[in-house]
Parts: sequence; structure tokens; C-alpha cells
Amino acid sequence: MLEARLSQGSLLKKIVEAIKDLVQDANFDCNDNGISLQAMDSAHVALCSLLLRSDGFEPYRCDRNLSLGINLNSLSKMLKCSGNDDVITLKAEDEGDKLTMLCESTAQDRLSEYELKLMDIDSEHLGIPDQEFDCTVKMSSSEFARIVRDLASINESVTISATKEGVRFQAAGEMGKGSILLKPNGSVDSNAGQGTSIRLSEPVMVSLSLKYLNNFTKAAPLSETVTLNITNDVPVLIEFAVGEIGYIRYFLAPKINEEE
Amino acid sequence: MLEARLSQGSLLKKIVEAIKDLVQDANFDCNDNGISLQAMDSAHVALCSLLLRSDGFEPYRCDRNLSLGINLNSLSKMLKCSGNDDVITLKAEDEGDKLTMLCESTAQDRLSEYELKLMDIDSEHLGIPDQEFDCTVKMSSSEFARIVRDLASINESVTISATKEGVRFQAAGEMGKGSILLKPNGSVDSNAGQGTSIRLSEPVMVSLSLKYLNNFTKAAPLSETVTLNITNDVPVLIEFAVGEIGYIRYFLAPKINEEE
DNA sequence: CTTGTTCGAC
DNA sequence: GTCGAACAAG
Repeated sequence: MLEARLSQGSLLKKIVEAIKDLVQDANFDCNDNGISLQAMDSAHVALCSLLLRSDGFEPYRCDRNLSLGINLNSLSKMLKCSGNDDVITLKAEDEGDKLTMLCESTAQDRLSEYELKLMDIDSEHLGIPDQEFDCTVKMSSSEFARIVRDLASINESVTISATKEGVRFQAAGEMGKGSILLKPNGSVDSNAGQGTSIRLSEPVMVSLSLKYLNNFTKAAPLSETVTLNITNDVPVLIEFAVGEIGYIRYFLAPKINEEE
Repeated sequence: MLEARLSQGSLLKKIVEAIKDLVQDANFDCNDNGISLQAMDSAHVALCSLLLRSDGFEPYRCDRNLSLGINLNSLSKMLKCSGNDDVITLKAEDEGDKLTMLCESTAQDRLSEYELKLMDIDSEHLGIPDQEFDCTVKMSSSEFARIVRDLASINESVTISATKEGVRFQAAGEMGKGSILLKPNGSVDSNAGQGTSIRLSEPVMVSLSLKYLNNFTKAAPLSETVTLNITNDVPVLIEFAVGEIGYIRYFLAPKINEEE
């Protein structure tokens, strides 16, 4: 059986909000290492990968590998029934067909329990290569969200180009064009909340769908910063940390007709 | 060429929001004195006149008179891409077909540049007489907005009448009627932010469309105060100051069937 | 096109 | 904290 107690239940709420617009149904794979999820969006364009390490839960117990098929919309509705300060415990029997969610309000005068029916979901296993990228940009997640939203009013795609001088976001459409340049002012490895940092071995330039990027920025409430990992002509990896306990990663293939 | 740097970019955002619901496309006329715009609404009922004096910009440069045809909806979208604290610089070449907007975020680690395609717009030149009015009411712009919004739920038009005793806004409709009386407590010439002041040579009474007045009050964020300039049977002039650098004026013809 | 939700303003 | 407006989803 699975039993995983998360003291910061709001993390779970934010995670589901960050995924549910991209993926309808997905398997939460639970094992000794933690809980993970991989899924593609319905158009099979973007890929989303979630990891919550076991040591982020206290306690965490998972005797046997479980694959919990969950409708994310239902889970989202259920999580809306929990308070932001609640401690949430997830439980599932080995052969059960339901996920149990226990919410303890921190004031401890309230204990709620919800059950979600599980589904059978075909999980094409997605081999996600663990690759190196030519360029890694670390920046404020809210600023990234702002840029993506702004440029979406100009065109459907954005060209992101990075050199050691900075990272530039450009879009051009019917009514005109827009270009935002962020200059680096920190190290990728530092935890400085503000500012932009760039590490690169090669200058890169990719063109990406703003609709998908906008979807990805639903994860911005999870983390102050986001990292953009870019190599020309391969899918970009956009990662948001989930507190100290894991991450959400999005992969998106660049558009073929890049602006040059 | 034109180059005009406005340290308070938010003014430009508010100006465009104050005009765009009334006018789709308009020419921004740039010359040595500054930037101005005159346009009628699509129904040719109301007239809007904007002036931004050159000394409100630093620097301001305009070698040659330019008429920049702009779709205000597009301009609004572009301006939404700028931060409220940004410094905005407008640039246009003498023979160019685009307006360039440069946004410097005050933190200065972010520089964005937007280009807006210009249009050819027939500008019927609008002779706006520089007239004296029988009555000038100066009042809080937010209070004016509130009154206009409230009365709009009662009827389509409002009767404004002013004597030296005060200014009265009245509407009567199916469900009942409303009347708001503001008593003067200051001088029109003083800069007292609060309160209402009236200067008149003749008592006046006009009936005006609340739909249009509601449109005009989009300019309220620009200025604490508004002046209503009224003479019976001629278009009223409603003026909002744009910071220290200019104004937006709206002209609206009174309805013929005044309530008596 | 309508509704619900979220964000920002007062 | 309440309200309204803009935005996104069905």
C-alpha cells in the first residue's frame, strides 16, 4: 500500500493546477523512490514529467510499485476541498481502485477524507533521455510568465535566442513585433531569487509555441525561478522546482520554421 | 524623425485606454509643439482631442511634422506589454511605416522593444473652436465617474444643471429616478484636489448621453479632477488633465429633447 | 457566445 | 476586504 503524508498540501494543489490543462488523465507511479508522472498532452506535442521524492513526505511508505490512474480534473476538484494550510495524506491499497486523501487542517479541529475512483490508463512508457543542453537560462518564473503572456498577443510563436550577452524573446505578427532582452546578472548555480543567469556552451535559437508555453507557466506559483534548457533543434526542457521535494519538467519540440 | 521619451510610461497606457473605446484608428500628429490627436467616434457623435506637450517628454525631438496612423487596439495591446513603471520612448522615422516603442524597466535589467505597423488614415481635419462657456464645473473625476455609472442604470441620459448653488445630475426612467446635487466648496482656479467648484455667468441645463459619458470616464485614472464646460445648446467640453503635460478633451452634443 | 475564474483596483 | 474588469474555458 501507499501512504504519503505531505505537510504542505498546497504544493499538491499547485502541481495539479500546473498539469491539468495539459493532461486529462495520467498514471501516478508510486514506488520506493517517490511519486512520479509522465504524460504527453492530448495533441502529443508536449511532454510533462513530475517527480516528488519520497523524502519530501513524512512519513512515506510504498511497499509495492503502484500505478494510480487518475483523472486530473477530478483530482483538482477534490484538492479544492482542502485548505491551503492543510496537511494532506495520500493512501492507496495495493489492489484497490481508489485513492484516499486525508486532509488535516493545521488547527486540527477539522479532519476530512476524500476518495477518488481510479481509472485504468494505458501508459505508453515515455523514454525521456537525460541529456545535456547547450544553454541553460535561469530566470524569474513570474517574469517568464509575463513575457510569454505579452508576446502571445503578437503572434503564436516566440523565438528565444541566447548568447552570453543575454536572452532575447521575439515575436512578430500582423500588427507589429516585440522583442524583450534580459541581461544576465547572476550565476545559474546561485539561488538568487531575482535576476537572470545564463550558462551556455553554444549560442542557441529556437522557435516555440506560445500557447504551450503559456500552459507551462501555470507552474509558476510553485517556484520563484524557472530554468530553460535549450539546444538547437531538440525539444527544450523547462523546469520548475517543486519546493525542495522534486520538480515539474515540460518538454516542447521547437517549431521547424524558425525565424532566422 | 520623432523621438519622445516619457518617464512615466503608465500615462501613455492610461491615455490609450481612455480613447480606444471611442476611436478605432487615429492619426497622432507630431510636431515641434508635441503630440496631438483629434478624432470623432465611429457614430460621429462625440469628439476626442488629445494634447501632449513636447516639454512633457525628455528628450523630445521632432524634426518634421509627422502624422502617425495608428490602430488604437493594437497600440493598447503593445502597451500592455510594458510595465507600469517603465520608461517609454516612442520613435518613428520620417518616411517609415512603423512606430517603435522602447520600454526600459526601472530595474534596468530588462529592455523591450516593440514595433507597431502604421496605417494610412483619412483625417478629416476637425475645426475645434476655442470657445468660452457659460459654466465651468470642476469636480473629482472619480466622483463624476461614479455618478455617471450610477445614473446609467436608471436611464440613457442625464440632465446636468448648474447654478451658483450647485450642480445637479438627474436621470429618470421606468423604474424611478435619481438626482445628485453637488454643492461648491472651492474655487475653479484653485488646485484643491477634492471638492467641487463652479464658475458661471449663466445657469445652464443640458441633457447628455450616459453611454458616452461613461466612455469619457475611462480617462478618470489620468487625473484627480475633471472640468465640465457647459453652455446651453452647444456641445459640452469635458476635460481631464494628463499629468502636467497635456489634456484629453471630449466634446459631446447635448440631446435635443431636454427634460424641462 | 456565454459563463466562471482570476487578477488588479479601490 | 470588497468590487469590478479582464481573461480563459466550456
